[in-house]
Amino acid sequence: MTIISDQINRQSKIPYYLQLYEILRGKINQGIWQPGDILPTELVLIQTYQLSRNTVRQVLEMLVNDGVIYRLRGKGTFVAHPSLKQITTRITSFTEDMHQRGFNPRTRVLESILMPAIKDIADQLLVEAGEELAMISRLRLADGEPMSVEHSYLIHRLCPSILSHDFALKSLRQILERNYGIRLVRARQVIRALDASPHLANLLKIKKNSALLYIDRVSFSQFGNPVEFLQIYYRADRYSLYNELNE
Amino acid sequence: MTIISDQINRQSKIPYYLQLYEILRGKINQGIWQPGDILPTELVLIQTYQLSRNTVRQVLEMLVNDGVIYRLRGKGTFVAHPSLKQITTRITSFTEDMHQRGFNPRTRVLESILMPAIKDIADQLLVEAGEELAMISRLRLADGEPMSVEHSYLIHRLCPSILSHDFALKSLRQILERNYGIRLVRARQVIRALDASPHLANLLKIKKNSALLYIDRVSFSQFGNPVEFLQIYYRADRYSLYNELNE
DNA sequence: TAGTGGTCTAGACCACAAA
DNA sequence: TTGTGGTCTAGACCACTAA
Repeated sequence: MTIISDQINRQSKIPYYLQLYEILRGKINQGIWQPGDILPTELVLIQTYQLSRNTVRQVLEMLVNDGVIYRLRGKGTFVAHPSLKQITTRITSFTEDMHQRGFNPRTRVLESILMPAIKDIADQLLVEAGEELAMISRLRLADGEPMSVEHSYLIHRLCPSILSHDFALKSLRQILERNYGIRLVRARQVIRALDASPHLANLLKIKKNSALLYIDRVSFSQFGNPVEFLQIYYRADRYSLYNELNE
Repeated sequence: MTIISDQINRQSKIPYYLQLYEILRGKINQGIWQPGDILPTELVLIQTYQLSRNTVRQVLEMLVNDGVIYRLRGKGTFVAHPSLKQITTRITSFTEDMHQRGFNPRTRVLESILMPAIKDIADQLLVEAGEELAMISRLRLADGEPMSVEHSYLIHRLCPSILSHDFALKSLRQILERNYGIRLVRARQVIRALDASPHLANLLKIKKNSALLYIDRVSFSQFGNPVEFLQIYYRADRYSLYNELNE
């Protein structure tokens, strides 16, 4: 648990607005302020933290841009509800994703083995071909029906003996964070369409050669290094991505 | 061609900062300021448009958030180069998209007709079923090979006699902006995988039933109302989407 | 009418880059 | 040293909401 002082440190070299941002953001992240809750008014924030209105407004503006609060003239400032818009730009677990989509998620582990990295995957993870990888293959179910097949490739050196965990119960992200101190904070992904191989079609209970939505993703830790290469094969009839565009 | 005055209208009800935003954004969109070009300094903008520093800074801050400019302390403010990261969150024309991907784009118009809206499309465009739509079907080529098929449905009432234009030469967005004063500033899209119908497979020169990446998109004008419903069928072997995720 | 957020101004001091 | 953008303040007036 990160402890953040609840006042502005006037000695610090960190600008006031960043300090206030961390304070307010912390209260929202930690759930002290829940979605729908009303925030203190500008005037109260000004008095509480002894800052000018412009500085307070600068911070609130940042939080609006983050999408974590919204403001209504004459009414007040409120904690936003996590929105659909974030779906394709935030790293979400399968479980969270399915809950947002109104499905009941379940996982069956198909395989979990150690293997040497083939060149393609080694390149994505910035390691030498042949480096030892932990590979976990999972069938993902939504409301009992197959939704996707996932292949995870982890650099085993960074998370030794990770295969001893039960991936049907705990999410890979949780295990990495709690047992190895690795947080996946950034990722790059590519989205394609693919024809299902007979093997995948069989697992997903669809006709072979029918279309799949395919995503491959490289995830990076808080230290900036690649940790996981993930391939996801989604049933095209059950899964789609939504996003919003701007000028 | 939309004419934007190059000064602030003090009589207008539109806030000064939005007027200045439109002015600066216009110069960048129209290519008057090119990527890498240096913008006028804050002081010059203050004098040119007779605004306070805070107001000018508010606008520059918006443009930074849009990713269209970047600022370096002590050096100046510059027009940003379009980045890969923006690909899936910015509305781009086919032409621009292909240039970014290193292809030479071409377009063949397959069909352009007036038709009544069927219910599905009417719902997306927030009009009554039966409302007259202009439908334009185009085959998109990249380096001479088929890349995608696009079906555009426009609310004809908003852009009467639009079908008299040549869509192989000018982009739909340009025509809407220059001839009807409609700018597409926001869009919602859904990304799926689909099996190619025999007709689409034939147009795209692929085997029937092979996978397509499919996008449907509703675009909104600067007034907030839906204008276009677009369906794009991409060849899966030639097209993929890239994006970045955060915690 | 009182309280909220939205827009706008004038001015100050600071940190960084380049000459 | 000059000019750039970064941070911060104090105060003004306006528009919208709710009582």
